[in-house]
Amino acid sequence: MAFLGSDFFERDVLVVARDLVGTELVWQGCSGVIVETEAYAAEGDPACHTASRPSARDFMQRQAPGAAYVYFNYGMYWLFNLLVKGGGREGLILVRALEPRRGVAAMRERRGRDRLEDLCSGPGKLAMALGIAGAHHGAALAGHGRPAGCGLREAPAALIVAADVRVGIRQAAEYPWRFLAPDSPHVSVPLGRVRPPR
DNA sequence: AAGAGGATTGAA
DNA sequence: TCAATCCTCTTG
Repeated sequence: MAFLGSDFFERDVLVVARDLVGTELVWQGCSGVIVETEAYAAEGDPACHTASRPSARDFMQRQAPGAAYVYFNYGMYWLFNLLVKGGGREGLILVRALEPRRGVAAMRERRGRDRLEDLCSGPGKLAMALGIAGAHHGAALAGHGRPAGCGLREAPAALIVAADVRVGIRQAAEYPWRFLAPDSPHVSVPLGRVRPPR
Protein backbone atom coordinates (compact mmCIF):
# COMPACT_ATOMS: atom_id res chain seq x y z
CA MET A 1 0.00 0.00 0.00
CA ALA A 2 1.45 3.33 -1.07
CA PHE A 3 2.27 6.29 1.19
CA LEU A 4 0.35 9.51 0.67
CA GLY A 5 2.13 12.14 -1.42
CA SER A 6 2.12 15.87 -0.76
CA ASP A 7 -0.64 16.36 -3.36
CA PHE A 8 -3.02 14.70 -0.88
CA PHE A 9 -2.51 17.74 1.38
CA GLU A 10 -2.99 20.25 -1.44
CA ARG A 11 -6.81 20.21 -1.33
CA ASP A 12 -9.54 21.82 0.77
CA VAL A 13 -8.80 21.23 4.45
CA LEU A 14 -12.30 19.83 5.11
CA VAL A 15 -11.93 17.31 2.28
CA VAL A 16 -8.49 16.23 3.49
CA ALA A 17 -9.73 15.87 7.08
CA ARG A 18 -12.54 13.61 5.90
CA ASP A 19 -10.26 11.58 3.59
CA LEU A 20 -7.68 11.01 6.32
CA VAL A 21 -10.18 8.84 8.21
CA GLY A 22 -9.31 5.28 7.20
CA THR A 23 -5.66 5.95 6.35
CA GLU A 24 -2.93 4.33 8.43
CA LEU A 25 -0.56 6.53 10.42
CA VAL A 26 2.79 4.74 10.54
CA TRP A 27 5.25 5.90 13.16
CA GLN A 28 8.59 4.20 13.87
CA GLY A 29 7.44 0.62 14.42
CA CYS A 30 3.92 1.51 15.50
CA SER A 31 0.83 2.24 13.43
CA GLY A 32 -2.88 2.83 13.68
CA VAL A 33 -5.82 3.52 11.39
CA ILE A 34 -7.05 7.09 11.78
CA VAL A 35 -10.67 7.01 13.00
CA GLU A 36 -11.13 10.68 14.01
CA THR A 37 -9.86 14.06 12.81
CA GLU A 38 -10.72 17.73 13.22
CA ALA A 39 -10.22 20.48 10.65
CA TYR A 40 -9.08 24.00 11.56
CA ALA A 41 -9.13 26.64 8.84
CA ALA A 42 -6.36 29.22 8.66
CA GLU A 43 -8.85 31.92 7.64
CA GLY A 44 -12.23 32.65 9.19
CA ASP A 45 -11.93 30.08 12.00
CA PRO A 46 -11.39 31.68 15.43
CA ALA A 47 -10.50 28.26 16.92
CA CYS A 48 -7.48 27.81 14.65
CA HIS A 49 -4.08 28.61 16.12
CA THR A 50 -3.49 30.99 13.22
CA ALA A 51 -6.16 33.24 14.74
CA SER A 52 -4.18 33.81 17.94
CA ARG A 53 -0.59 32.67 17.42
CA PRO A 54 1.89 34.43 15.16
CA SER A 55 4.05 31.31 15.35
CA ALA A 56 1.27 29.26 13.74
CA ARG A 57 0.91 31.76 10.90
CA ASP A 58 4.67 31.62 10.44
CA PHE A 59 4.56 27.80 10.38
CA MET A 60 1.88 27.77 7.69
CA GLN A 61 3.91 30.11 5.56
CA ARG A 62 7.26 28.36 5.88
CA GLN A 63 6.34 24.65 5.91
CA ALA A 64 5.25 22.36 3.07
CA PRO A 65 1.91 20.54 2.80
CA GLY A 66 1.92 17.39 4.94
CA ALA A 67 4.26 18.85 7.57
CA ALA A 68 3.64 17.86 11.19
CA TYR A 69 2.45 20.67 13.48
CA VAL A 70 3.06 19.41 17.03
CA TYR A 71 2.35 21.44 20.13
CA PHE A 72 2.16 21.04 23.89
CA ASN A 73 -1.21 21.67 25.53
CA TYR A 74 -2.36 22.03 29.14
CA GLY A 75 1.24 21.55 30.21
CA MET A 76 0.70 17.82 29.82
CA TYR A 77 0.11 16.48 26.34
CA TRP A 78 1.50 16.72 22.83
CA LEU A 79 -1.05 17.14 20.04
CA PHE A 80 -0.35 16.05 16.47
CA ASN A 81 -1.60 17.99 13.43
CA LEU A 82 -0.97 17.94 9.69
CA LEU A 83 -0.54 21.02 7.51
CA VAL A 84 -2.85 21.53 4.53
CA LYS A 85 -1.99 24.22 1.97
CA GLY A 86 -1.85 24.91 -1.74
CA GLY A 87 -5.40 23.71 -2.46
CA GLY A 88 -8.69 25.42 -1.71
CA ARG A 89 -9.07 26.24 1.96
CA GLU A 90 -5.82 25.97 3.97
CA GLY A 91 -5.43 24.95 7.59
CA LEU A 92 -4.38 22.35 10.13
CA ILE A 93 -5.87 18.94 10.88
CA LEU A 94 -5.77 17.53 14.39
CA VAL A 95 -5.49 13.74 14.45
CA ARG A 96 -7.75 12.78 17.37
CA ALA A 97 -7.93 8.97 17.47
CA LEU A 98 -6.48 5.78 16.00
CA GLU A 99 -7.37 2.14 15.91
CA PRO A 100 -4.06 0.50 16.97
CA ARG A 101 -2.51 -1.85 14.40
CA ARG A 102 1.25 -2.41 14.72
CA GLY A 103 3.49 -2.00 17.76
CA VAL A 104 0.73 -2.51 20.30
CA ALA A 105 3.16 -3.73 22.94
CA ALA A 106 5.17 -0.50 22.71
CA MET A 107 1.96 1.53 22.88
CA ARG A 108 0.85 -0.28 26.03
CA GLU A 109 4.27 0.37 27.54
CA ARG A 110 4.22 4.11 26.80
CA ARG A 111 0.59 4.51 27.84
CA GLY A 112 0.70 2.37 30.95
CA ARG A 113 -2.66 0.88 30.00
CA ASP A 114 -3.72 -2.55 28.77
CA ARG A 115 -7.08 -2.14 27.03
CA LEU A 116 -6.76 -1.58 23.29
CA GLU A 117 -9.44 1.13 23.46
CA ASP A 118 -7.40 3.10 26.00
CA LEU A 119 -4.27 3.40 23.86
CA CYS A 120 -5.14 5.93 21.12
CA SER A 121 -8.71 7.15 21.80
CA GLY A 122 -7.79 10.84 22.11
CA PRO A 123 -5.24 13.29 20.69
CA GLY A 124 -3.04 13.33 23.80
CA LYS A 125 -3.25 9.56 24.11
CA LEU A 126 -2.19 8.75 20.58
CA ALA A 127 0.79 11.11 20.67
CA MET A 128 1.92 9.41 23.88
CA ALA A 129 1.32 5.92 22.46
CA LEU A 130 3.37 6.62 19.34
CA GLY A 131 6.08 8.64 21.08
CA ILE A 132 5.28 11.84 19.19
CA ALA A 133 6.74 14.95 20.88
CA GLY A 134 8.06 18.43 20.23
CA ALA A 135 11.15 17.15 18.42
CA HIS A 136 8.84 16.13 15.56
CA HIS A 137 7.41 19.62 15.05
CA GLY A 138 7.95 20.50 11.38
CA ALA A 139 8.71 16.94 10.23
CA ALA A 140 7.57 16.09 6.70
CA LEU A 141 4.93 13.36 6.72
CA ALA A 142 4.12 13.43 3.00
CA GLY A 143 6.30 12.71 0.01
CA HIS A 144 10.08 12.51 0.47
CA GLY A 145 12.22 13.61 3.40
CA ARG A 146 10.10 11.82 5.97
CA PRO A 147 11.57 10.59 9.26
CA ALA A 148 12.59 6.92 9.03
CA GLY A 149 9.61 4.60 9.32
CA CYS A 150 7.02 7.40 9.34
CA GLY A 151 4.21 8.25 6.94
CA LEU A 152 0.58 7.85 6.04
CA ARG A 153 -0.51 4.79 4.13
CA GLU A 154 -3.47 4.71 1.78
CA ALA A 155 -6.71 3.36 3.19
CA PRO A 156 -6.64 -0.44 3.38
CA ALA A 157 -10.46 -0.41 3.44
CA ALA A 158 -13.01 2.38 3.10
CA LEU A 159 -14.70 3.42 6.34
CA ILE A 160 -18.07 5.06 6.86
CA VAL A 161 -17.36 8.67 7.88
CA ALA A 162 -19.66 11.01 9.82
CA ALA A 163 -19.32 14.75 10.55
CA ASP A 164 -19.86 16.19 14.05
CA VAL A 165 -18.95 19.26 16.11
CA ARG A 166 -15.39 19.68 17.39
CA VAL A 167 -14.35 18.67 20.91
CA GLY A 168 -13.13 20.80 23.79
CA ILE A 169 -13.07 24.23 22.17
CA ARG A 170 -14.94 27.40 23.06
CA GLN A 171 -14.43 29.44 19.92
CA ALA A 172 -16.55 28.37 16.91
CA ALA A 173 -17.75 25.32 18.84
CA GLU A 174 -20.68 24.80 16.50
CA TYR A 175 -18.67 24.11 13.32
CA PRO A 176 -19.29 20.47 12.26
CA TRP A 177 -15.65 19.98 11.35
CA ARG A 178 -14.92 16.76 13.25
CA PHE A 179 -14.80 13.64 11.08
CA LEU A 180 -15.06 10.18 12.60
CA ALA A 181 -15.82 6.54 11.96
CA PRO A 182 -19.09 6.27 13.91
CA ASP A 183 -18.83 2.52 14.36
CA SER A 184 -15.30 2.52 15.79
CA PRO A 185 -14.79 1.84 19.52
CA HIS A 186 -11.55 3.83 19.33
CA VAL A 187 -12.92 7.38 18.88
CA SER A 188 -12.42 9.97 21.66
CA VAL A 189 -16.11 10.93 21.86
CA PRO A 190 -18.89 8.97 20.12
CA LEU A 191 -21.00 10.61 17.42
CA GLY A 192 -23.49 13.10 18.89
CA ARG A 193 -21.97 13.10 22.40
CA VAL A 194 -19.84 16.23 22.39
CA ARG A 195 -20.76 18.48 25.32
CA PRO A 196 -21.33 22.15 24.50
CA PRO A 197 -18.87 24.55 26.19
CA ARG A 198 -20.06 26.31 29.33
C1' DA B 1 7.90 40.66 34.70
C1' DA B 2 3.52 38.72 35.30
C1' DG B 3 -0.95 36.79 34.17
C1' DA B 4 -4.49 34.57 31.42
C1' DG B 5 -5.97 30.86 28.73
C1' DG B 6 -5.75 26.50 26.44
C1' DA B 7 -7.67 21.47 20.22
C1' DT B 8 -6.60 16.90 27.57
C1' DT B 9 -6.61 13.30 30.68
C1' DG B 10 -7.42 10.41 34.72
C1' DA B 11 -8.63 10.17 39.33
C1' DA B 12 -11.91 11.74 43.18
C1' DT C 1 -15.99 17.77 39.31
C1' DC C 2 -11.21 18.99 39.53
C1' DA C 3 -6.20 19.19 39.57
C1' DA C 4 -1.90 18.56 37.03
C1' DT C 5 1.39 21.48 34.52
C1' DC C 6 3.73 24.68 30.99
C1' DC C 7 3.90 27.07 26.60
C1' DT C 8 2.53 31.18 23.80
C1' DC C 9 0.98 35.58 23.66
C1' DT C 10 -0.42 40.01 25.64
C1' DT C 11 0.05 43.74 28.76
C1' DG C 12 2.55 46.75 31.97
